[in-house]
Amino acid sequence: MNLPAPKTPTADVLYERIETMIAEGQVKDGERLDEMRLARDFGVSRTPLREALRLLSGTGLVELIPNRGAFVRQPDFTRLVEMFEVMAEVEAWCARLAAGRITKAQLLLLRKAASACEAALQAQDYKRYYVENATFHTMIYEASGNGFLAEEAANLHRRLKPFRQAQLSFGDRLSQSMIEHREILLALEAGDAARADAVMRNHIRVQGSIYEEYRQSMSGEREVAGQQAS
Amino acid sequence: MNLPAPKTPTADVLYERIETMIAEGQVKDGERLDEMRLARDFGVSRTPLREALRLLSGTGLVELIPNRGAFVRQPDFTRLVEMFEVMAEVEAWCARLAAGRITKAQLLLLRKAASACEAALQAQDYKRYYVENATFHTMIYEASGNGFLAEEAANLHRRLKPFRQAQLSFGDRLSQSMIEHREILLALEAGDAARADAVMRNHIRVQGSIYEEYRQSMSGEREVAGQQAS
DNA sequence: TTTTCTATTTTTGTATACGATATATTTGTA
DNA sequence: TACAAATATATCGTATACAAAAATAGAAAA
Repeated sequence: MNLPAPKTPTADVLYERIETMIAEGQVKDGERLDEMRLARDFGVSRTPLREALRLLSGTGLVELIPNRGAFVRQPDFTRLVEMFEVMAEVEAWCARLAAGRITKAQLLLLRKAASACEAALQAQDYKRYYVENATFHTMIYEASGNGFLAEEAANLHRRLKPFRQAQLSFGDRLSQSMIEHREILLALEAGDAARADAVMRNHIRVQGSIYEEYRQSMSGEREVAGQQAS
Repeated sequence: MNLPAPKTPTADVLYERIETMIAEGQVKDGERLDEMRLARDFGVSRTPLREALRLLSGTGLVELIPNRGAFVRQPDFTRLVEMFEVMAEVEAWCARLAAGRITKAQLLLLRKAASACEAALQAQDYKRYYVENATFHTMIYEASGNGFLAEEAANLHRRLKPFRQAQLSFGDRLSQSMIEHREILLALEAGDAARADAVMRNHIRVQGSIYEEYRQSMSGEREVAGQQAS
């Protein structure tokens, strides 16, 4: 391949590492992220670390208080459900739009992506599955015909990644996921906007509830406050 | 007031200034933003400037290419329409949810905000109008009962700000806007989700088309390519 | 004249250093 | 003993400095 040297910027690497730390609960909610300490641990200087923290503040995972520092904003159950609810609505909208606008060529590629997902699943290659699944969804975002929406949807998808990964190895959710992919594909081929919307909405929503199950299953170690939503 | 020293971080100030530069077309699409040159012009060092550029890359206004620099991503007409279309959908969803969940107390505050908008308009204080209008909309986001959605909506609102401001002094769009605010308020009071959705959707959509008019009116100086969306 | 390789220059990425601000501790007084 | 003020310490924000990568220009060869 023509990958002489990917050269991922340090700040981006740090972004993902800290994101994972927060998602996995290695740092508690409200905890202050010590710049110097983290810089030492990661073996980098404060400069790229600060850039990563600023990036994280953009996605709401940390709060940056001027002259005070960076504080972890660990999403509680309520917030996680809210996040997946938004993702479900956005994906459903994309699917609805795509049903009326998707091209033959895009449909062909989408079918390929769906097959690739199934292949990865049969090979039990979860890492590859995740990539292929992302491709499948991204294609639907793009088929919506609204480039800005597609970007935002992809962004949201990326931000939810750490919270979605936790459920990958959970039950046979994945085989069910495959069936849903096929259903979405059929709805888009038929140009059935309402059906595409409904199936996609359910497809995403379930991810949220599964996550909740998962979290509850691994002992209620860290009790989460659960601020009122309404 | 208790503003001893707001102490806004330099990076955030730079973010807004560059955002404005892009919105006002002071920098052309695809143009490279020279770090050292900008740092000199703004009278700051490269460090906070780089943080601002990273922030801008998060909102899609600039593209950061590793070891190459920051390049302006000037939204074309198509993209602007797409952005307002997404905003309309999001706001409409908020309104729809709010219709079923808004509390008496929130309704009271919303009425106040609407009145404050009208007062600012009558005083021809457009700056104040903008603030009050933002308050009105933010309250509806929060009334949706989904905190994450509210944050995302507020974020989007903020990102669209530079492109919305251009139309402030345009025609008597504002008095029409007031009427729509009242209609939204009525729909929420009545708990009429469908109506709240429809009115809000139109309320935002119009902003997008007005913008387009505005841009077209000020001579087609900078011809915009208009990449195909679908 | 065109092409390719190399050397120079420019610019990005990262580290370090210094000044400013907030927090913690200590001391003095009521 | 409790509370307030002042000092001390730690951390953040910004500037500067250095190293690595890419763009550019020039020279040599086809």
